[in-house]
Amino acid sequence: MAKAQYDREEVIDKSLELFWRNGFSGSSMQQVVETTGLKPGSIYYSFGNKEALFKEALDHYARASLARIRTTLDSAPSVGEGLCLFLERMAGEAAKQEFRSCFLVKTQLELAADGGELHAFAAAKLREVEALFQSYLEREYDRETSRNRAAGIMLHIFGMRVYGYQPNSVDRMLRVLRESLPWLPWPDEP
Amino acid sequence: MAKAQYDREEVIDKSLELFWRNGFSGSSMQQVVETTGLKPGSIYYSFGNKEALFKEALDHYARASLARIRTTLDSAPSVGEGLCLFLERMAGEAAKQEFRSCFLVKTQLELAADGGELHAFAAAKLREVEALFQSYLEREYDRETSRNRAAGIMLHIFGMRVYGYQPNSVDRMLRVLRESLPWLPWPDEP
DNA sequence: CAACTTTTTGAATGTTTACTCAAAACGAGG
DNA sequence: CCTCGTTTTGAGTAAACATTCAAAAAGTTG
Repeated sequence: MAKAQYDREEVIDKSLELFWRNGFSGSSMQQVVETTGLKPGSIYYSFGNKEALFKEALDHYARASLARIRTTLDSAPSVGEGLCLFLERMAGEAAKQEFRSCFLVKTQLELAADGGELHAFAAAKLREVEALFQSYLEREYDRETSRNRAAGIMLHIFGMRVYGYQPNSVDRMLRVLRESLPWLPWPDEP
Repeated sequence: MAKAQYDREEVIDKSLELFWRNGFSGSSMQQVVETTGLKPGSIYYSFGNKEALFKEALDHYARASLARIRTTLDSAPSVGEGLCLFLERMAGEAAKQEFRSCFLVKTQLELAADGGELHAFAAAKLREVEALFQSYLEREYDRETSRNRAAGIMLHIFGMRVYGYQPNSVDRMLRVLRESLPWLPWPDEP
């Protein structure tokens, strides 16, 4: 077989699903073998080791997240309205049963102690997300204001990613968003 | 030996340190044996198993957290000023090198997938913390306002617990706090 | 279709995992 | 000081862990 028989993207997707759910230490390569259907040898042949596969999953996730932010903000009538939509949607998702927080945030917290490469990678990706928010905000505000407000958005995203596990959290989160980010053009309440 | 030879509190403290740093899956009972100095048999004799020991560590941590909140808010001239002090102190800690986030938050995120007893326990403790904030706020605001503002505080705590890993985050976090929680009596900036 | 390189296979590697248990050591009560 | 329930010991267990490898299989190329 001179060409791979499986779809590399699909394997990463399935691994991402597993790692996202159970974390790095909580996932075993045996589980990767089971969920991807590949044999151990194949996985190690094409990905190297557990850490490298995890990193590819992280990268995949980060790319998708950045793309989603861009899509939402680009298709909104204004940056502010796009951000409102994005945050409201996130609050709704965070309360769902199968909600799994953010893969980058989970990795950041899980691997903070060893300070290894994966932790640094996740931190860098989170910084990319923040920079993306800042660049959109700079269309409407000066650099310093944009920087601070991007930080505020990140902090609220982190907060919602954790707070979402509490029951009946959606309404409360939406209220907090309106009160804590008053500079955003929130739609009138029904 | 009719009475235990070691200090139970001390063993839990050392286990807490380990679990806090590395998480549940990331910590091994071998490491517990090494850091506590107890033999495997002794640990299992007095704590049952890994999960039970972890739960005791969680409980220990939660108790200390609640006590710290009470101490800070009771000794402040007003609830609002106490909260400002508490949040500012947390922002400062979150940026320190050896910062390890919040043990309850880490556990909440790590064990969300299996939805087991430990996850429920951590969630319940976080709810206790929120209820404590709410009860203090009710001294100055009505019940509904207090409930929402307590949620806002929790969300900001969660956010800071994650955002703290970014470099140079203290100043930015302090600014976000002032802008996002404008109802608190922040001291004038120098 | 043969020669060659890439990919797959799956059993086997040695290590680490959580946890157990029978026997020994011990302190306290009579 | 002897007896009895409690605690400690640490070697030992079986399962799970990440990873490897020589051999087989399969696509590509001339």
